[in-house]
Amino acid sequence: MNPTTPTRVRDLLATQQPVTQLVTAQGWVRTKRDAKHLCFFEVNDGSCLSNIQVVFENPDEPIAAELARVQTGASVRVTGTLEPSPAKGQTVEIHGTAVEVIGEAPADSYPLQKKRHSFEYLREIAHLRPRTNTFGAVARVRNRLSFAIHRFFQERDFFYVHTPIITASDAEGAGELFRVTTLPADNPPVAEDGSVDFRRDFFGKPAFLTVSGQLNAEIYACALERVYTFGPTFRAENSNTTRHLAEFWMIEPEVAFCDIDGNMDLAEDFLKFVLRDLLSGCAEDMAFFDTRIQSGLIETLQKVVETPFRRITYTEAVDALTGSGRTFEFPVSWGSDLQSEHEKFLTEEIYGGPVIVTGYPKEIKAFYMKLNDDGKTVRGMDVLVPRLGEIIGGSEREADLATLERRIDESGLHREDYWWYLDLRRYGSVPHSGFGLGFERLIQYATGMQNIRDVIPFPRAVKSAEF
RNA sequence: UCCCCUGUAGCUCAGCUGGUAGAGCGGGUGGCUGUUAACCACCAAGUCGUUGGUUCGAGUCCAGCCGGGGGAGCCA
Repeated sequence: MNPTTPTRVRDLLATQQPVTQLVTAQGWVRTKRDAKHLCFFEVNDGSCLSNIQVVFENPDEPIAAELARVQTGASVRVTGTLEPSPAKGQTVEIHGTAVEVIGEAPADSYPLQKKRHSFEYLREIAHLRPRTNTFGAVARVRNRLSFAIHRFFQERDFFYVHTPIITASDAEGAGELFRVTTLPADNPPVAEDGSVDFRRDFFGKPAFLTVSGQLNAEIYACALERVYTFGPTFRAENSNTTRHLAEFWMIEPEVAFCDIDGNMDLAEDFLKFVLRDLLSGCAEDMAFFDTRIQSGLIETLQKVVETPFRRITYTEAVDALTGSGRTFEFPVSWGSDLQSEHEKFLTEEIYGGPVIVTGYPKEIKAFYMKLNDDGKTVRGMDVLVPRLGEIIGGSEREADLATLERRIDESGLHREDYWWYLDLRRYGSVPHSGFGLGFERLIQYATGMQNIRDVIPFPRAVKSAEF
């Protein structure tokens, strides 16, 4: 290691048999402990959870003066010899010969102290929270999962498709939309009937931020066979929960020549692949979540990776719930949607792990889901997990033109809004399936983090868009 | 949008049935030749979210507003 080129902390700590050599590290000071002739401080550079400990022994005057400026939060560059540590807590440490404070962090005003802070407080200082153990770990896990997702699909010959962020089709019914406009909010042009004249807006018609890339992904699936999207998604719902955001990231694979069973296989393989990759690739961070955030997390995920997911129909789910003897706040009956308490009971009490539910009544699911032969249920599927409930929602898509047209009518939608979507069934239609996975919910599940606002760097939610 | 909880030093909180504030941690100073949630001693620090009301007197009771958290619905 070249002393003039800083080495990342992760690599310093990974040094198995440290020879006495000169190294340079740089990062932010996490903690400092002083004695009369000794000074210990720990530096973290985000490359891993652990810090590198630095020791200065009997520093002479210019160094002692600089060490006085080394405080929690300061950025520093330190050079010294990398040596085995005589004390417990670390295998190697830097015996400092030079230290430079690059940027001070005055202790009387720096918001991060060397103690535990509540997540609520850290949310208010989102510009500094990645410098904490938890949020550093979340950031690394998020990165690892992102990469694993791409690797999973790329290794299976899926093509990454970029679906639009701005959409003019407001008609999908997947929730409230954010409007995109260049019209002046205080004095928009008005049409003859008194309504806002969107013909004079940027796109010549109303436009919104996307709530799903699915319909666009279907277009490319019906040409490239296997595609996926991975991008931001927006919902203007006034929902204030620990698992909803106004801006979140969604993964949406779409596969031609694939039925609902293939879809379930894909979803299960997908979750197992990325979780397995995470457990091996972020072992240190995952151990942290296991001990500090959710006890037993690793064991739970290990079991998920090794055990086949339970697959049941909606009808079987209803029977299991009604036959459980448990009384629910919302009564269970065939035809009504499963409530949170029902999903939790299924995953946590009855099956003790992920469950895939299929065959929902058509009335409670979207128009594009393929109608079963019974005429009553559709080939939708939800992957439910303990604690969070629905983590994946998907379906085999209706591939029959006449049936799809009828379902659009029944749903109170307009065929003309879906002319291009219907064309996919008009020309070379194929059975195809796909699903949507909320990325932040996956991170919640994988880390045990309770609040979705703590697994995205800059959360966007109702009345909340700071940073 | 609905329901519940909450807002007191930098942070986390205590403050009972109303009598103008306290702890731990953090910070400062001093001590300690190996610390690692460091330790020991001392010190500083709060117009008790905000507006109004009840009262001789309000952190404590009441109302509105603002902020934070949890649950439900919607969903990913």
